[in-house]
Amino acid sequence: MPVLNAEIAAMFDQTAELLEIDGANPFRVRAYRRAARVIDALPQSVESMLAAGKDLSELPGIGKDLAGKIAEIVRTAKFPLLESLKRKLPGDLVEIAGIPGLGPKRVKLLFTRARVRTLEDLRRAARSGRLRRLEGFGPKVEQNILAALAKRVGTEKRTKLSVAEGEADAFVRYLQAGSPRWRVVAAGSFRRRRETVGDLDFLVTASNARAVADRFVGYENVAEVRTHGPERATVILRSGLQADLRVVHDASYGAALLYFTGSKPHNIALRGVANEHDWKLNEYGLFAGNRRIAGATEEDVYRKLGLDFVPPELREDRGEIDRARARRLPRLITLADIRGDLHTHTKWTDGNATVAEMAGAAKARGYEYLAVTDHSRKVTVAHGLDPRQLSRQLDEIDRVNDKLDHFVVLKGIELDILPDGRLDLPDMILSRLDIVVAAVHSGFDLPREKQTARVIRAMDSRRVSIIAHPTGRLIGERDPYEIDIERIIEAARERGCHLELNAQPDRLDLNEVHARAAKEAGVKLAISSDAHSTATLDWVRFGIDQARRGWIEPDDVINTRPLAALRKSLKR
DNA sequence: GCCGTTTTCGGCCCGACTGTTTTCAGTCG
Repeated sequence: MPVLNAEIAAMFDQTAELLEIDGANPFRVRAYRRAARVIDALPQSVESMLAAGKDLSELPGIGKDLAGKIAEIVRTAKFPLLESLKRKLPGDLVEIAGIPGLGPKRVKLLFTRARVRTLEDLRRAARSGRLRRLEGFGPKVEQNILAALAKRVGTEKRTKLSVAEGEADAFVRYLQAGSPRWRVVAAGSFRRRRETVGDLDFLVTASNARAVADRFVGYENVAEVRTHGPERATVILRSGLQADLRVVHDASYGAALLYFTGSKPHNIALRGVANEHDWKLNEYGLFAGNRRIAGATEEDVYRKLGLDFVPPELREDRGEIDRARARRLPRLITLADIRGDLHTHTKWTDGNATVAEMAGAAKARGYEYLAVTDHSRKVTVAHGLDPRQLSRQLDEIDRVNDKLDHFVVLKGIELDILPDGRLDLPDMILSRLDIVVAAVHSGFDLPREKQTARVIRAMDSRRVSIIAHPTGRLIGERDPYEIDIERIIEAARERGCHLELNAQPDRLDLNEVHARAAKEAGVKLAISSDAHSTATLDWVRFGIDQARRGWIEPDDVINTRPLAALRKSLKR
């Protein structure tokens, strides 16, 4: 079994946690965390990089030592440092450190002075009232621990962006109603448009900070107030989502927005740039000594630091700072660049609108074309079409097109890829289509090698234009199936096949890292809604968010092209 | 443990809030 990047990243993260509890040099801890992050965001597996003779120490944050350790992990699937740390600090200490209010210092104390190893040990110790006598502990901390254990909080639970959006918009409206003079914005990973968010972060500018904080904790959907200061507060909403507030003055708006949008690694890197100039960057501004030299807008801060403005979606410390310095940031795709949708369903299978209705809605969005791609026969739960039914649908599409000006409905299918890689419909009918979107809908548990070969075999057919949702994941519900996405990208490049970035907020597949890998390999993407109704054509905007996070530019995407050019790129 | 247009040694982001203290450490974002 190959060692996956995510596994190495997890080992390094765990090592960082345990080193921290052990009291190691905090910068050594940070080095492991940074390396974990870098490896996790890599567009290629370290295994194949090593096989290609690449020097891993050229990666940012990875030096000679870590490069050697990674090579050893790939070779042996073992990491001796982590194993010895686990022997020294056994049990659930990493989980315990995840409990709010418990950090490395207190966990170490729990371990050495209260002999706490497992969550159960901790529960017993807290119940017995022993913990409050530990140095730095008290009745309040003890009580918080028991409450957290009872609710099992501390286990990371992330919320899909589409769900968080409803909560965030409502909260912003509520806060804004406090005063028209306040400037209210949702920042954090929500503003960076991550596919999931861990919490919501709100920034408000106001002259009277306390009034904002008081209004914040008074929101009707607040279930619990965690902290409540004059310019900062944290609450838990009834949905379980955590919400954080920061309040600053107008002069600090840009610096505070930067700070509160993150990501944390991006901010740390920015502060490092400030340090190079002997300046200091914090949430109140950029300072030379006591003098604020920027801070009212994000643009001011970036400019002063000698950087181009970095769009929030790129702020992950994945190379954007260097590119901003060199004035070579990508010109990211926007929703306005999209000229049509290449994956949609109608009443013919499991959609709930007619071909004409879908076409009308797409045209109303300003699109030039829409591909109708209903399911093929193998997908029986969706009433997939057989050749005869598909043929009748094509006739209907002709009739709809006859009535449309300056808009074309493309004839397509979401063609099922059978477990052995054959296609679900014969070439005879496929030859009558403008576009074939091929997808896996069953046999998710095939071994990696077979699954990869299956999809590549499907791409061997020149009829196949696009591979839909290439990893099959459903965010938070179903893991991607085992597939070697690197080889899929390579095979797509060789064959002139395209890959989908499915924009359903539950899918977002390809994800941002794979999308960037495809771009770098020269494989074009289709950003498609997979809409089953006219309203969900709107989902394409979540695909745009994900694409932007993957550094995708308009030229990387086939459905930014006018119809004639699109048709050309669909020919293989 | 990483890194370098002053550096291969000596730095490594910065501030608010809480609960514990009696001036501050720990935690968090």
